[in-house]
Amino acid sequence: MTDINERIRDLDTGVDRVKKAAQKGPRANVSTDPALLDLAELLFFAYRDFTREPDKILDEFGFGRAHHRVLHFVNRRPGMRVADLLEILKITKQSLGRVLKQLVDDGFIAQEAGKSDRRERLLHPTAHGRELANRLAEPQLERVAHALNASGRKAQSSIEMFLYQMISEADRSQVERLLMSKDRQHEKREERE
Amino acid sequence: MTDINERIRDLDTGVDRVKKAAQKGPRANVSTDPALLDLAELLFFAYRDFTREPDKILDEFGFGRAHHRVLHFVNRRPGMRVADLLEILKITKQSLGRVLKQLVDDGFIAQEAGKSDRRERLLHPTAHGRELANRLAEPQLERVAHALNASGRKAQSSIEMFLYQMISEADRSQVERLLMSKDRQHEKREERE
DNA sequence: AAAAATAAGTCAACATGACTGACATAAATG
DNA sequence: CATTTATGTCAGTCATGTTGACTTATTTTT
Repeated sequence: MTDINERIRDLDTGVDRVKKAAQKGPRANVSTDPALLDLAELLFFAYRDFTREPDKILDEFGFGRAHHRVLHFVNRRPGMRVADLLEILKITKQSLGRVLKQLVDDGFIAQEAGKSDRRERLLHPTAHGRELANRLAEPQLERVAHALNASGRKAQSSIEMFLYQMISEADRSQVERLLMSKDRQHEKREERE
Repeated sequence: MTDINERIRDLDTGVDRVKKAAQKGPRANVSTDPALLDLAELLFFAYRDFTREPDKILDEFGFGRAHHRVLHFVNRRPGMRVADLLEILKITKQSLGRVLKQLVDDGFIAQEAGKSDRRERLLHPTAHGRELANRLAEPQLERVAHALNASGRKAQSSIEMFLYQMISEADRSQVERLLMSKDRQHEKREERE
């Protein structure tokens, strides 16, 4: 299992590769390469199916995909603020408020005032929340594991790089921080439980 | 530029790789590998941003993401039937009907009765339709091209494989056929225009 | 200490795109 | 002629996104 920091450091090397490629002269017109459109379609299909099993489970609870996203990130990064979630999901306070309220009311997420800044509501998954988050993650992880096996584990870093570079440049560093921060949480978790 | 059939043939080798990996004994529990969750999150972020620029363009026309999907597939595979679209998008006739009607009314898609079966409405993009489809595709292709450059072109087939294997098994052959069929259309296009 | 900024929650109103279930029409097929 | 199929449509519902304005509690700035 590769270390997270190692993997994240690798993501940066992609930038150099892009610069090098750009120096090779004017890039071929993107609309002439049919492989690009194939990839775009594959991404659509991959994502379409990626959300299917969780959606079915969510139905049992009267939840939707929006609840999944909120619960996932709160579970992954306990202690997250509401503002952080808004940044990640890129939705409005209104939209988030609705689903968050339901998750809190139904006992999947607990709020607690920040210690240094008591205006903040730090979000934590409850035991039920963790359980549901894991159940929702399972089919998705199976799917990713399968696809990873099929593409050869050697390709894993390239795939991470590809997906990482698909993120808008302005948001990449935020995601990078997110990937690192949840790992720090992971280490801390042993103490808390 | 790799031949499409060669690339699709490659997709099948992934199956063998999965079988081989399975023989190595009981697979490690997927929930213990943090890299899998990272990939799942990266996929979320990649898709989140993948749809942003097109969404903005669609706004100008009073269209939404659903219109994009319909127009994209009709443009990619002219002559497609309504039933094909339903299969691909996995939505109901009702949902499709609404957006399709708008695209037809606004002159982006034309319908024509099938020759062998006149119940079928074969869907074609109009000149305006092709223009809009290309405009919507452009930022997405740029994004994919960028990400591909960053991950190294050598990794391209692994990335295609990964995304392909993320598709539910039952739908893979359908997608494979789709990827091939639009290419046949591509060859024919020269004659028609 | 007063004023301004910030974090969060809430109100009302609205749009989009999903869903269900039933039904209509035209054409093909047995 | 009866049935099946491909498509379109009606009516109603729900989930999730939007905007803009406003409140409350708390922190920060002046």
